[in-house]
Amino acid sequence: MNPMTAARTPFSSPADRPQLGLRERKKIKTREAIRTATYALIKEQGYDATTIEQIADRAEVSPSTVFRYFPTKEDIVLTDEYDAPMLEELRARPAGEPWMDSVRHVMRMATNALMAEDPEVVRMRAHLGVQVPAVRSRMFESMSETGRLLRAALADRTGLDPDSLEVRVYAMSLVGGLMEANMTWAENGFKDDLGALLDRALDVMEHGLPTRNP
Amino acid sequence: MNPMTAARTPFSSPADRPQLGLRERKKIKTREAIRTATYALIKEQGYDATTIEQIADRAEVSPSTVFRYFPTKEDIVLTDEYDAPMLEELRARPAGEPWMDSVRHVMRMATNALMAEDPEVVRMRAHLGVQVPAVRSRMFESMSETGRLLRAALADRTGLDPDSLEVRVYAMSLVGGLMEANMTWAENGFKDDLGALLDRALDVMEHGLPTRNP
DNA sequence: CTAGATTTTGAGAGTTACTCTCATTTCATG
DNA sequence: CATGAAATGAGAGTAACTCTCAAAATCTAG
Repeated sequence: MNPMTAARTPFSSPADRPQLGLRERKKIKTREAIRTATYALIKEQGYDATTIEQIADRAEVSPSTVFRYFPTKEDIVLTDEYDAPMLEELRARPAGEPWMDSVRHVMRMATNALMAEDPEVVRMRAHLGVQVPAVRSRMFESMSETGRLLRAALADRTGLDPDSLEVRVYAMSLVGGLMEANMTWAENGFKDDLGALLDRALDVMEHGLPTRNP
Repeated sequence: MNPMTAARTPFSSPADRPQLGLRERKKIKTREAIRTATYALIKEQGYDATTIEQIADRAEVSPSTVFRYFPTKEDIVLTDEYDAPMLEELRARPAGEPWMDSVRHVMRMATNALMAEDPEVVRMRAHLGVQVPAVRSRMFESMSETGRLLRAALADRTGLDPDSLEVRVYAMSLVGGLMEANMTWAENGFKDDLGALLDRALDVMEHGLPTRNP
């Protein structure tokens, strides 16, 4: 019914998992049910008006179970398991390729995959990030985690220390910029192409502001 | 139980405050009392173990009053109103000065002022930002606000649209990088000079990573 | 200085996200 | 089918907020 399923692994993995036990399958179902219920309720009533109890009711589980699956309410909405595959993809890029080009390529792949899979959820998340402080906070938090992962990949490429200030700052300002592009997209009513925005964002971080003199 | 007498003659204070009414002065005192109590309790017990009730008790106000002065527990700790003066300072820089130099100058001034005034609080905040997710979230949030303010100043200088993607991304990646420098400082036990770290952070954002090829 | 208007405070009840514990149910396995 | 392990549900508990209303403190006129 509601095509809002977001629990799958982002970058198309083999669909047929051989005999997952009944238990495992049920867990996946429950997880999806909770998330689907949450999206639906938020769409109907907004984020704040939606309580865990309502979510539990609609997903036909107990509130306890909701908390067992998701540590916080925001996590039900966000839970980005995109980081790992993206990093993998990044590492798989040819070693000679300029760093920014690699990032660009991976970002493009990721957004294409996400938008193809479930554009509505992508939009809803960005929208909630703009409107709900708690969700935005959670996004910042995971942005910071992404930055941490990025450092390792970045250090591999450059030979620099992943914990050095330079690498840390670079990684963080990169993800920060990308997140801002995402927020801009949402704030402007999703009228632009997300991929193009991210591209422009990367341009800024690579070359500075358009009219700026070096 | 009011040991304060003399609602009159506020002229006796050293820096001559143009007569703030008793009401206003009390409010400032209350605000400070709450914050002082909070810092002390956190130092003694840690952030999570410190409840609003304890804070209220020690500050000798009611819990209601605490919430009246600070919307959230994290705000008691953070309350950064450095943004406005910093922006003012930034705007006051000569128009011809390269943008990055202006930022550098203002950052240096701000950190010097803060560290001179109360280094322990500066350190404690950074430390809490590293350790307590809720505080870190709040820091990200205010970082994002700073970014928003920065956009205006930036747009003034460059003639670009403050709401354009480019300006937004640039401002955000700038504050993101600076925040990461701050976190690095805290994570490394404050052993480095904060001003120097911020300087290096700005170098990265200006010139890219040290060994990177353009 | 006093009286009345205004602002600030405290007390208390209510909501909600989240935690912990324990008994019960559901699945896995020999 | 029996036994152990895992998942669930029920319920009590905590703490950060929110709202309301009456009491207290401060301000302002007269």
